[in-house]
Amino acid sequence: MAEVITRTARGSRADARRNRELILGTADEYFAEHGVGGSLDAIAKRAGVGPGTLYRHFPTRDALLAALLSDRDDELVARRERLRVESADTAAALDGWLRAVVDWAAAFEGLPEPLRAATTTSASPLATTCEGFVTTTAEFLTAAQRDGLARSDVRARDLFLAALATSWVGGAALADDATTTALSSLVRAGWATSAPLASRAD
Amino acid sequence: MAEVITRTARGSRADARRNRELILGTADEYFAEHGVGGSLDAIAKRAGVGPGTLYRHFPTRDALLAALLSDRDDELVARRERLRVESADTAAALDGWLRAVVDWAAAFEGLPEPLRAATTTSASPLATTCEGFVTTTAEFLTAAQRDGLARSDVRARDLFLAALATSWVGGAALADDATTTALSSLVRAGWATSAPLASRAD
Amino acid sequence: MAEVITRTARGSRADARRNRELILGTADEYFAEHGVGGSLDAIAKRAGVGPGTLYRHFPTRDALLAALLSDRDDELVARRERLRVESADTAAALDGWLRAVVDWAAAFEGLPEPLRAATTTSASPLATTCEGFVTTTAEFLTAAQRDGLARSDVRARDLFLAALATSWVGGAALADDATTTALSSLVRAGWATSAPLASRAD
Amino acid sequence: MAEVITRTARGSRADARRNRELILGTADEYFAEHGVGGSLDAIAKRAGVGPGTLYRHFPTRDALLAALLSDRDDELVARRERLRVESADTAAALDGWLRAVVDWAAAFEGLPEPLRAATTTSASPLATTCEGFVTTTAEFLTAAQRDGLARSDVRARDLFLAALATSWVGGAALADDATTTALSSLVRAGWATSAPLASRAD
DNA sequence: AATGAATGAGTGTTCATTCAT
DNA sequence: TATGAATGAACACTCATTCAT
Repeated sequence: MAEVITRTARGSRADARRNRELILGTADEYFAEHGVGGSLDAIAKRAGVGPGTLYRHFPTRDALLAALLSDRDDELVARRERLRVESADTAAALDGWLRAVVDWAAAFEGLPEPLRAATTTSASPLATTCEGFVTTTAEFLTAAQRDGLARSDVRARDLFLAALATSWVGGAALADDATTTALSSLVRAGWATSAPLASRAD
Repeated sequence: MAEVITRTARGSRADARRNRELILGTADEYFAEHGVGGSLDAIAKRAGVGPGTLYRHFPTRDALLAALLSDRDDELVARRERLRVESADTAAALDGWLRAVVDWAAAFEGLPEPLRAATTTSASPLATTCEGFVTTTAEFLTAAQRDGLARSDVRARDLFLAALATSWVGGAALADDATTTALSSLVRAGWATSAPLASRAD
Repeated sequence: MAEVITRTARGSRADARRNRELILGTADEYFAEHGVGGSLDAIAKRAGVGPGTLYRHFPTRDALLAALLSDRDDELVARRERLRVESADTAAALDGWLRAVVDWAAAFEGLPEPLRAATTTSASPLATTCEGFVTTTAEFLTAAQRDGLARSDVRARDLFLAALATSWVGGAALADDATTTALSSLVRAGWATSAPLASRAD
Repeated sequence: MAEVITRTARGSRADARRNRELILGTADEYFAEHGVGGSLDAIAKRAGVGPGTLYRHFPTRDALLAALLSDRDDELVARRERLRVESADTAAALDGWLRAVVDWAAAFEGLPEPLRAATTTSASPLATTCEGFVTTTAEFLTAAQRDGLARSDVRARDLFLAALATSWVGGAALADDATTTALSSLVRAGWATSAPLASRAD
């Protein structure tokens, strides 16, 4: 009989995990279609679960968002590693990383907004996510600064926010790629020293 | 008799104008408290007019916002003129102008968002407002470029959007002035050439 | 000076009449597009007059409707006369008249409703209009009854209402002409005696 | 254990069903007072539920109406059965049925209108209701036609619409029973053949 | 006589969140 | 642990009607 209970418990847990994944998958789809402001009820309905279930797994919209983004972390970690080994220099690496952040924050329409809020006020599940990004940015930035390729008075947090802001400017219609690119370049020109140009001339 | 007619005409309009000003004042207050997403009905109620009256004057949230901002235009025009005559050089003028835009867009929480949308899609009363700003930015930028103080591949529209984005990063709590300042400096470093430093040395 | 005043007065009256016609023409157009439930404000706006002006001329939607219909009376009177002289017999005349009423009530979407209300409750400017129609119907009916072509227990008012109801069934989409025709025939079979069939056999 | 589950299931549903019945009862009352155009919000308020609850159960005014009418279906089915066995002949049965439809459609002021719309355009929960009625009408009509008591060129759909129209003529004030009766008789005379008169003479 | 600004109750609908089952 | 019914405040927007000018 204990076995039965255990089996049931295990079953329940599997069910819960299955539901979690189900919700996550549906939310990914739904947010991609309707932006991060989409109705949570609608997500629950599409996933075939009750709103209460969604709420139990993700008590907050931000919590759901954070879980969603953490699933995409793998890609970003891979990209980070690639940048580390493949970049021509540490400036190129930092630049590549910031552009990756811009793309990442453009995953869903309206995503930059909660990310900014989390970075600023830090009372959200997304704060942890953002912190990780700032840390990585700091690593790239420090390396570039050590090589004299980045100005020393630039802070990692500001660069992260600049990337977020660049993504925000793109807005819903990412059609205007030119603007996004232009801003990314502007930001790069903002943190880079003139030194590398000289060294490139060599 | 002409006077009578005038008086009558003025009278009729005075009533409407009084209401218009009343609504505008209330909206200013309300948006300052609740951000640009605040309830229009609530504004009407607080102003002591029916929702229809508000709607008659400002058929759209954006229309109300545009009217609100146009009231502030005067300050900005004044600032522009001051920058033209008082700035050390055209680079300082452009920098000052962009910082003015950043402040201006921070008037209400959430204001950067509709401004960005208007800049991008141009089907809103705010679009005109934004266009005016882009034009002024272009004037400052062109002057700086002529003096070799700004990179030639930078566009006015992107600088305006960068200012908007800087304001957006500040978010509701403008408490974090440091971040805003840092981003403004980053943007300046982004468009400025190194030349001026050299020329300054002259 | 008296002359001036008179001229002014005359001018005013001409203005008023012109406005009346203007409103009437616009309302005809607008009701044709949006049905009789269309916005009176919209009509005033399209006519280029204030809502107060419309209201002064036509204090009620029904008053406007009645004026509109009275303009169409001429057509109907003409049709009535034609029916009187051209019909094969008094039964054909009555039938023709009722079908004319059906068409007339289909002038605007939703028109049958206020007509029915006016016929029933008689406290509307449309009541007079309807009474005229009932009277004409009575004339045709009496003639047909005298010739033994219409059942004697049928009342003119009921025939008028039946015509209205037939028009109502057609509703907005008069596409379903078949239904309207079928109902008209049903009604005819309802009031006609079998006698005419016999006489036709001759 | 099955009992427990059942009880739970029933319990959960009982709550919803109780509300459903509550809303239905209130709507019945309210529509009887104010006609089918009455405010849905007001119904929710009077029922003591939130507007969302009403909306959950009945997403459309027509859906609510359909549910309301389906509750009355039972009476009508009973009446149909009685007509089948008790009528003197198939003509009397058809006549009785059509009068029953007239009464049924007079349940609320303004009800004939959505019914007609549903019959014509068929994109509403009421369409199903109407279809059922047309089908029953067809059964009675076919029987009468087989007995030579109804004209063969009459269609069931038109008879149903004629009944609706008769009900519509009655309008809000069912006071004018005479008119309703007169129209019902007119319609009957419209579809009935003269044959029965002959057979009656036997 | 005309204007048009003002009114304000009223509409259907949405949705994050709670909680009884 | 899951369900999904219930909540109810909130939203933008309309329009017949009045009335000061």
